[in-house]
Amino acid sequence: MRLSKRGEYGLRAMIVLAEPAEKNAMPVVQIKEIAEREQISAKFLEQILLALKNAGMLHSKMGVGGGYYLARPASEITLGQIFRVLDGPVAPIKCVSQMSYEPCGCPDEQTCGLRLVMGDVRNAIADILDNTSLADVTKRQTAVRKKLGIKR
Amino acid sequence: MRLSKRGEYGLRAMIVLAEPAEKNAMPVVQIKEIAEREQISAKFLEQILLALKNAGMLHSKMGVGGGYYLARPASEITLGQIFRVLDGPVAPIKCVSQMSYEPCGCPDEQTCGLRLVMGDVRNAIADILDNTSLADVTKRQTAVRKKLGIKR
DNA sequence: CGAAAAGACTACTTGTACTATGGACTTTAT
DNA sequence: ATAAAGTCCATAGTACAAGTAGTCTTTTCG
Repeated sequence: MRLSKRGEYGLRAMIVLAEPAEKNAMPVVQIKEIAEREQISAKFLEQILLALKNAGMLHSKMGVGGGYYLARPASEITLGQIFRVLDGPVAPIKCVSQMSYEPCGCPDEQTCGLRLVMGDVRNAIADILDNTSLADVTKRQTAVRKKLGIKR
Repeated sequence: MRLSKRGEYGLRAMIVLAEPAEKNAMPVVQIKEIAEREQISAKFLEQILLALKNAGMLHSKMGVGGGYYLARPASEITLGQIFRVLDGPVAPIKCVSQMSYEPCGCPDEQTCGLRLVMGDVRNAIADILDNTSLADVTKRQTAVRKKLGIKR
């Protein structure tokens, strides 16, 4: 039940990109900067950001002083959306996926015990991911920082 | 966020093995029977059951009339236990795993937004899997069957 | 006893997905 | 014009998943 590196790095990068928006800072951030801050290979990260861009969640600016920025306000981008672009369906098995259902091959889907439980799991995960926006994450981060007395 | 085939088949098989216990039937079931019922390669299933046996969740009987049976009552075996044997930690990223923690490499673990959210996800999943026993699953299955008016 | 049925164990194969890396090209600010 | 940035495409290496094969051991029963 693992999140891929691709998904992990993508989510991390999106969270970083959500921060300047909060501070009313210049929203454009370069790949290189994100890569350094999060310890990610810049080349690999590039592919990931590109995928997110093609999915319409990021915009970019080319040339000197260019970089990436969120296509919509941080409060309107959920972790679930990002996750699905990079890692595919949230559901542990295909037959309980809401967004991209496929039969799983069990003898009787209606009464399959595993399916019933995995349906619960998929709902639990989706509940969290689809109801947490990037803005929620940065808010939570700063709350923790304040509590610990860290400035930054 | 996918369950492996290994995990899927293993959970399916354990659910099958939990059924005769419920009906006070002879508890020993052969690989071949499970494989046919659930449409799984018998050879592959064999490996999986072996792993579960070595983990102490199954016992087996060799020779003619042999097969597998649960090592403990179905009410005392949780899906979480089975899952961990076959697919490893429940947590989406290592740094939020309770059972087998490892640092993930983010700059500051305490204030990492991704980590906070993934911690919630891991807890949601673990809550379900660790609080659902095989007996719970078979109970739920028969409840659905009754509701739908299926005998079997 | 010995043959057949069952599990135990080990090794190998095959495919595919993850995790990158490299290089050529395009756009833009100065 | 040049350098800094993103874009796009190809490919390599690795690891792991999923499945196959074969041999050995134990047990029952005729």
